[in-house]
Amino acid sequence: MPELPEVETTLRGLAPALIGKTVREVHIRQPKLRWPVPPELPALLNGQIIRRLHRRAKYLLIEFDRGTLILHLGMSGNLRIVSAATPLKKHDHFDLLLDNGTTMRLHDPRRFGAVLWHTGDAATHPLLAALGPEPLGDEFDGTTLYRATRNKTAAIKLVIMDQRIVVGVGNIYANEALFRAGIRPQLPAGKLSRPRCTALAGEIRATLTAAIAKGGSTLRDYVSSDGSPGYFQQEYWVYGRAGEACRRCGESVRLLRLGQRASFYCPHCQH
DNA sequence: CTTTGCACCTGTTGGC
DNA sequence: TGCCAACAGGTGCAAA
Repeated sequence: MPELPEVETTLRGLAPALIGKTVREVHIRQPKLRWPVPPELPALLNGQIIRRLHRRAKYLLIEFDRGTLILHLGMSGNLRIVSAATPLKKHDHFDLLLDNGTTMRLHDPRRFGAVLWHTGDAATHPLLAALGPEPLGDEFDGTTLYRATRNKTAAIKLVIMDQRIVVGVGNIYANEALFRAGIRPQLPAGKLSRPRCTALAGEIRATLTAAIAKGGSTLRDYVSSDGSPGYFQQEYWVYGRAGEACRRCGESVRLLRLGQRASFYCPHCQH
């Protein structure tokens, strides 16, 4: 479920509920996530104060004095703040109990998510060290994208989803940004002109920013005992609309498969 | 080194 | 209604 905007929304929802709180208990109900949840987490975290929260790509980083808890929501995960009395649901794998009686609860049916620990600077963790620039940061722009795509024959959609080129662009927003930039997903990356790279980098940024803004508007419901934590349904230009009329020109939206992922485009609006 | 496809899971959907 | 295959928004890693 979570693409970068959902992770960012989760971060913003969690931060005020977590920062400054002391961990009272840690419950690992299902240690078999993408990687084993470190069994020493309770000993490491009990009594520790949550200092700061960060996001790097789609990783959520919860910083303590002695290290960083690294969380990933995978394909189906979510994190919610619930009261201590909230009954457990199936796939509630991990709880962080706080000193004010609330709990941060990880729910992840498919278990592609992760709960890891790293001592010291989180940026040095093997999973984070090789990541490319943040799409919303200053280091990603048309020039970056232009340089990164030279001599690449791979489809542009695969390239913008490559975490070494730019992080956090998942399947939905890759499709949407390419539509908005007027670029077909299967176009060999190396064939993109510099102006088209500039346009695409801008649309990646704009698409993600707009989705975060949408998510932010539902944040007031974030800390609740039931219901979905502010996941937002928005209208897509092409994603999931194979065979339907293009919202811009009416042409039938096409579906193709790139790197085993469904890819959508309008043959009239994208070239 | 780069590029490709698999693997990890459960839940939902659509065709027969 | 039941059954089964296909697919799902992520992404690291082994294999080529």
